[in-house]
Amino acid sequence: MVTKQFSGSVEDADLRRADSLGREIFSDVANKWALLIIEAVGDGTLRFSELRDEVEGISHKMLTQNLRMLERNGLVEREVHPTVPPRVEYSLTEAGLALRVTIDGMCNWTRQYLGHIEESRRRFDA
Amino acid sequence: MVTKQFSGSVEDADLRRADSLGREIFSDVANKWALLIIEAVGDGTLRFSELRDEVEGISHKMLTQNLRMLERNGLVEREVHPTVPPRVEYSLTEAGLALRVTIDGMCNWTRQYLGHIEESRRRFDA
DNA sequence: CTGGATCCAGCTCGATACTG
DNA sequence: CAGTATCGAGCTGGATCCAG
Repeated sequence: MVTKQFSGSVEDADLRRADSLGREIFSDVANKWALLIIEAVGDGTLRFSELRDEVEGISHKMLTQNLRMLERNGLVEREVHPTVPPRVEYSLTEAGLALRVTIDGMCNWTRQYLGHIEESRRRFDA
Repeated sequence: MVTKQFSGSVEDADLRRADSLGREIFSDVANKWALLIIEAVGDGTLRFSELRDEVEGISHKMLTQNLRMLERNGLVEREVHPTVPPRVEYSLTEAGLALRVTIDGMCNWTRQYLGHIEESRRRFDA
Protein backbone atom coordinates (compact mmCIF):
# COMPACT_ATOMS: atom_id res chain seq x y z
CA MET A 1 0.00 0.00 0.00
CA VAL A 2 1.56 3.22 -1.12
CA THR A 3 -0.34 5.34 1.35
CA LYS A 4 1.64 3.86 4.20
CA GLN A 5 4.32 6.26 3.00
CA PHE A 6 2.51 8.99 4.81
CA SER A 7 1.82 7.44 8.16
CA GLY A 8 5.33 6.68 9.33
CA SER A 9 5.31 5.44 12.89
CA VAL A 10 2.41 7.37 14.34
CA GLU A 11 0.02 5.92 16.89
CA ASP A 12 -2.14 3.07 15.64
CA ALA A 13 -5.31 4.96 16.40
CA ASP A 14 -4.32 7.80 14.09
CA LEU A 15 -2.87 5.63 11.38
CA ARG A 16 -5.86 5.34 9.13
CA ARG A 17 -6.67 9.03 9.42
CA ALA A 18 -3.06 10.03 8.78
CA ASP A 19 -3.00 7.86 5.67
CA SER A 20 -6.13 9.27 4.13
CA LEU A 21 -5.18 12.81 5.08
CA GLY A 22 -1.69 12.31 3.70
CA ARG A 23 -3.11 11.01 0.49
CA GLU A 24 -5.46 13.94 0.25
CA ILE A 25 -2.67 16.44 0.81
CA PHE A 26 -0.51 14.62 -1.68
CA SER A 27 -3.28 14.90 -4.25
CA ASP A 28 -3.63 18.62 -3.59
CA VAL A 29 0.06 19.26 -3.88
CA ALA A 30 1.02 16.84 -6.64
CA ASN A 31 -0.49 18.79 -9.49
CA LYS A 32 1.45 20.86 -11.91
CA TRP A 33 -0.12 24.23 -11.21
CA ALA A 34 0.40 24.02 -7.48
CA LEU A 35 4.03 23.04 -7.94
CA LEU A 36 4.67 25.72 -10.56
CA ILE A 37 3.07 28.39 -8.39
CA ILE A 38 5.16 27.47 -5.38
CA GLU A 39 8.25 27.47 -7.56
CA ALA A 40 7.28 30.88 -8.94
CA VAL A 41 6.74 32.48 -5.55
CA GLY A 42 10.09 31.17 -4.38
CA ASP A 43 11.47 33.07 -1.44
CA GLY A 44 10.03 36.33 -2.70
CA THR A 45 6.71 38.14 -2.50
CA LEU A 46 4.59 38.38 -5.61
CA ARG A 47 1.35 40.08 -6.45
CA PHE A 48 -1.51 38.21 -8.06
CA SER A 49 -0.84 39.76 -11.46
CA GLU A 50 2.86 39.08 -11.20
CA LEU A 51 2.14 35.44 -10.52
CA ARG A 52 -0.17 35.25 -13.50
CA ASP A 53 2.62 36.57 -15.70
CA GLU A 54 5.23 34.40 -14.04
CA VAL A 55 3.42 31.07 -14.32
CA GLU A 56 3.19 30.66 -18.05
CA GLY A 57 -0.12 29.53 -19.42
CA ILE A 58 -2.09 29.58 -16.18
CA SER A 59 -5.56 31.07 -16.35
CA HIS A 60 -6.96 33.59 -13.95
CA LYS A 61 -9.29 30.96 -12.58
CA MET A 62 -6.68 28.26 -12.04
CA LEU A 63 -4.43 30.74 -10.30
CA THR A 64 -7.02 31.90 -7.76
CA GLN A 65 -8.25 28.39 -7.24
CA ASN A 66 -4.79 27.00 -6.53
CA LEU A 67 -3.79 29.98 -4.42
CA ARG A 68 -6.84 29.43 -2.22
CA MET A 69 -6.01 25.77 -1.89
CA LEU A 70 -2.39 26.50 -1.03
CA GLU A 71 -3.46 29.15 1.45
CA ARG A 72 -5.91 26.76 3.07
CA ASN A 73 -3.17 24.18 3.48
CA GLY A 74 -0.90 26.82 4.96
CA LEU A 75 1.70 26.77 2.19
CA VAL A 76 1.27 30.34 1.03
CA GLU A 77 0.47 33.46 2.99
CA ARG A 78 -1.84 36.08 1.58
CA GLU A 79 -1.39 39.69 2.56
CA VAL A 80 -4.03 42.19 1.52
CA HIS A 81 -3.17 45.88 1.37
CA PRO A 82 -6.48 47.73 1.70
CA THR A 83 -5.60 50.35 -0.87
CA VAL A 84 -7.34 51.27 -4.06
CA PRO A 85 -6.70 49.64 -6.34
CA PRO A 86 -6.23 46.62 -4.09
CA ARG A 87 -2.81 45.09 -3.74
CA VAL A 88 -2.48 41.48 -2.66
CA GLU A 89 0.85 39.85 -2.07
CA TYR A 90 1.68 36.18 -1.79
CA SER A 91 4.67 34.54 -0.17
CA LEU A 92 5.58 31.06 1.03
CA THR A 93 5.20 29.99 4.64
CA GLU A 94 7.77 27.80 6.34
CA ALA A 95 5.88 24.73 5.14
CA GLY A 96 5.78 26.14 1.62
CA LEU A 97 9.48 26.86 1.63
CA ALA A 98 10.20 23.34 2.85
CA LEU A 99 8.13 21.86 0.04
CA ARG A 100 9.85 24.15 -2.41
CA VAL A 101 13.14 22.43 -1.67
CA THR A 102 11.78 19.15 -3.01
CA ILE A 103 10.22 20.88 -6.00
CA ASP A 104 13.60 22.37 -6.78
CA GLY A 105 14.80 18.79 -6.75
CA MET A 106 12.22 17.86 -9.37
CA CYS A 107 13.24 20.80 -11.54
CA ASN A 108 16.89 19.83 -11.30
CA TRP A 109 15.95 16.26 -12.13
CA THR A 110 14.11 17.48 -15.23
CA ARG A 111 17.11 19.49 -16.36
CA GLN A 112 19.47 16.63 -15.71
CA TYR A 113 17.47 13.98 -17.54
CA LEU A 114 16.11 16.11 -20.36
CA GLY A 115 18.42 14.42 -22.85
CA HIS A 116 17.75 10.89 -21.61
CA ILE A 117 14.03 11.47 -21.81
CA GLU A 118 14.09 13.02 -25.26
CA GLU A 119 16.12 10.07 -26.50
CA SER A 120 13.87 7.56 -24.77
CA ARG A 121 10.82 9.10 -26.37
CA ARG A 122 12.36 8.86 -29.81
CA ARG A 123 13.08 5.19 -29.31
CA PHE A 124 9.65 4.48 -27.89
CA ASP A 125 7.78 6.31 -30.64
CA ALA A 126 9.57 4.24 -33.25
CA MET B 1 9.00 32.95 -16.19
CA VAL B 2 8.86 29.73 -14.24
CA THR B 3 9.86 27.62 -17.20
CA LYS B 4 13.37 29.02 -17.07
CA GLN B 5 13.79 26.57 -14.21
CA PHE B 6 14.23 23.86 -16.76
CA SER B 7 16.65 25.39 -19.16
CA GLY B 8 19.59 26.12 -16.88
CA SER B 9 22.57 27.35 -18.85
CA VAL B 10 22.16 25.45 -22.10
CA GLU B 11 22.97 26.90 -25.49
CA ASP B 12 20.78 29.81 -26.54
CA ALA B 13 19.62 27.99 -29.64
CA ASP B 14 18.22 25.14 -27.56
CA LEU B 15 16.83 27.29 -24.81
CA ARG B 16 13.31 27.66 -26.06
CA ARG B 17 13.05 23.99 -26.95
CA ALA B 18 14.49 22.93 -23.59
CA ASP B 19 11.96 25.11 -21.82
CA SER B 20 8.94 23.75 -23.61
CA LEU B 21 10.20 20.19 -23.36
CA GLY B 22 10.99 20.65 -19.69
CA ARG B 23 7.55 21.99 -19.10
CA GLU B 24 6.00 19.09 -20.95
CA ILE B 25 7.98 16.55 -18.95
CA PHE B 26 7.11 18.35 -15.76
CA SER B 27 3.43 18.13 -16.67
CA ASP B 28 3.76 14.42 -17.34
CA VAL B 29 5.52 13.73 -14.09
CA ALA B 30 3.77 16.16 -11.77
CA ASN B 31 0.54 14.25 -11.48
CA LYS B 32 -0.45 12.17 -8.54
CA TRP B 33 -0.77 8.81 -10.28
CA ALA B 34 2.65 9.00 -11.89
CA LEU B 35 4.26 9.93 -8.58
CA LEU B 36 2.41 7.27 -6.63
CA ILE B 37 3.29 4.61 -9.19
CA ILE B 38 6.98 5.48 -9.08
CA GLU B 39 6.86 5.44 -5.31
CA ALA B 40 5.13 2.05 -5.39
CA VAL B 41 7.64 0.44 -7.71
CA GLY B 42 10.48 1.71 -5.55
CA ASP B 43 13.68 -0.23 -6.04
CA GLY B 44 11.79 -3.46 -6.57
CA THR B 45 10.12 -5.23 -9.46
CA LEU B 46 6.34 -5.41 -9.54
CA ARG B 47 3.82 -7.05 -11.80
CA PHE B 48 0.93 -5.15 -13.29
CA SER B 49 -1.56 -6.69 -10.88
CA GLU B 50 0.70 -6.07 -7.91
CA LEU B 51 0.91 -2.41 -8.84
CA ARG B 52 -2.84 -2.19 -9.15
CA ASP B 53 -3.15 -3.52 -5.62
CA GLU B 54 -0.31 -1.39 -4.31
CA VAL B 55 -1.50 1.96 -5.65
CA GLU B 56 -4.73 2.41 -3.79
CA GLY B 57 -7.68 3.58 -5.82
CA ILE B 58 -6.05 3.51 -9.23
CA SER B 59 -8.11 2.11 -12.07
CA HIS B 60 -6.94 -0.39 -14.64
CA LYS B 61 -7.02 2.31 -17.27
CA MET B 62 -5.08 4.93 -15.32
CA LEU B 63 -2.44 2.38 -14.42
CA THR B 64 -1.76 1.25 -17.98
CA GLN B 65 -1.95 4.78 -19.26
CA ASN B 66 0.56 6.10 -16.76
CA LEU B 67 2.82 3.09 -17.11
CA ARG B 68 2.98 3.67 -20.88
CA MET B 69 3.79 7.30 -20.32
CA LEU B 70 6.48 6.51 -17.78
CA GLU B 71 7.94 3.88 -20.05
CA ARG B 72 7.96 6.28 -22.97
CA ASN B 73 9.84 8.83 -20.89
CA GLY B 74 12.30 6.15 -19.82
CA LEU B 75 11.42 6.17 -16.12
CA VAL B 76 10.17 2.62 -15.87
CA GLU B 77 11.33 -0.49 -17.65
CA ARG B 78 8.83 -3.07 -18.84
CA GLU B 79 9.88 -6.69 -19.02
CA VAL B 80 7.51 -9.14 -20.68
CA HIS B 81 7.80 -12.83 -19.91
CA PRO B 82 6.26 -14.61 -22.89
CA THR B 83 4.49 -17.22 -20.79
CA VAL B 84 0.84 -18.06 -20.53
CA PRO B 85 -0.72 -16.39 -18.77
CA PRO B 86 1.54 -13.44 -19.55
CA ARG B 87 3.72 -12.00 -16.83
CA VAL B 88 4.87 -8.41 -17.09
CA GLU B 89 7.23 -6.85 -14.61
CA TYR B 90 7.95 -3.20 -14.04
CA SER B 91 10.98 -1.61 -12.43
CA LEU B 92 12.52 1.84 -12.29
CA THR B 93 15.34 2.89 -14.57
CA GLU B 94 18.19 5.04 -13.36
CA ALA B 95 16.19 8.15 -14.25
CA GLY B 96 13.18 6.77 -12.41
CA LEU B 97 15.23 5.99 -9.32
CA ALA B 98 16.68 9.49 -9.36
CA LEU B 99 13.21 11.01 -9.54
CA ARG B 100 12.07 8.72 -6.78
CA VAL B 101 14.52 10.40 -4.41
CA THR B 102 12.70 13.69 -4.79
CA ILE B 103 9.32 12.00 -4.46
CA ASP B 104 10.51 10.48 -1.21
CA GLY B 105 11.22 14.05 -0.21
CA MET B 106 7.63 15.02 -0.92
CA CYS B 107 6.35 12.07 1.11
CA ASN B 108 8.56 13.02 4.02
CA TRP B 109 7.41 16.59 3.72
CA THR B 110 3.79 15.42 3.86
CA ARG B 111 4.44 13.38 7.00
CA GLN B 112 6.33 16.20 8.62
CA TYR B 113 3.74 18.90 7.98
CA LEU B 114 0.61 16.80 8.38
CA GLY B 115 -0.19 18.49 11.69
CA HIS B 116 0.54 22.01 10.46
CA ILE B 117 -1.69 21.48 7.47
CA GLU B 118 -4.56 19.97 9.39
CA GLU B 119 -4.43 22.88 11.80
CA SER B 120 -4.18 25.42 8.98
CA ARG B 121 -7.23 23.95 7.30
CA ARG B 122 -9.25 24.17 10.48
CA ARG B 123 -8.38 27.85 10.85
CA PHE B 124 -9.07 28.58 7.19
CA ASP B 125 -12.42 26.80 7.13
CA ALA B 126 -13.60 28.85 10.08
C1' DC C 1 -2.86 -11.95 -16.66
C1' DT C 2 -2.08 -7.93 -19.33
C1' DG C 3 -3.84 -4.49 -21.99
C1' DG C 4 -6.28 -2.32 -25.80
C1' DA C 5 -10.79 -0.11 -27.17
C1' DT C 6 -15.23 1.98 -26.49
C1' DC C 7 -18.82 4.47 -24.24
C1' DC C 8 -20.42 8.27 -21.72
C1' DA C 9 -21.33 10.66 -17.12
C1' DG C 10 -19.11 14.03 -14.71
C1' DC C 11 -15.81 17.13 -13.93
C1' DT C 12 -12.30 20.59 -15.42
C1' DC C 13 -11.04 24.61 -17.18
C1' DG C 14 -11.14 28.70 -20.09
C1' DA C 15 -13.94 32.60 -21.40
C1' DT C 16 -16.74 36.06 -20.04
C1' DA C 17 -19.10 39.22 -17.33
C1' DC C 18 -19.65 41.52 -13.04
C1' DT C 19 -18.31 43.47 -8.08
C1' DG C 20 -15.64 46.14 -4.62
C1' DC D 1 -6.29 45.12 -9.37
C1' DA D 2 -8.11 41.11 -7.25
C1' DG D 3 -11.67 38.07 -6.95
C1' DT D 4 -16.29 35.60 -7.65
C1' DA D 5 -19.87 33.48 -10.49
C1' DT D 6 -21.64 31.33 -14.39
C1' DC D 7 -21.78 28.67 -18.59
C1' DG D 8 -20.64 25.32 -21.85
C1' DA D 9 -17.19 22.67 -24.74
C1' DG D 10 -14.01 19.27 -24.12
C1' DC D 11 -11.40 16.28 -21.69
C1' DT D 12 -10.90 12.71 -17.96
C1' DG D 13 -11.40 8.63 -16.13
C1' DG D 14 -14.27 4.56 -14.63
C1' DA D 15 -16.83 0.61 -16.28
C1' DT D 16 -17.10 -2.81 -19.43
C1' DC D 17 -16.04 -5.87 -23.08
C1' DC D 18 -12.95 -8.21 -26.05
C1' DA D 19 -8.26 -10.27 -27.44
C1' DG D 20 -3.68 -12.38 -27.11
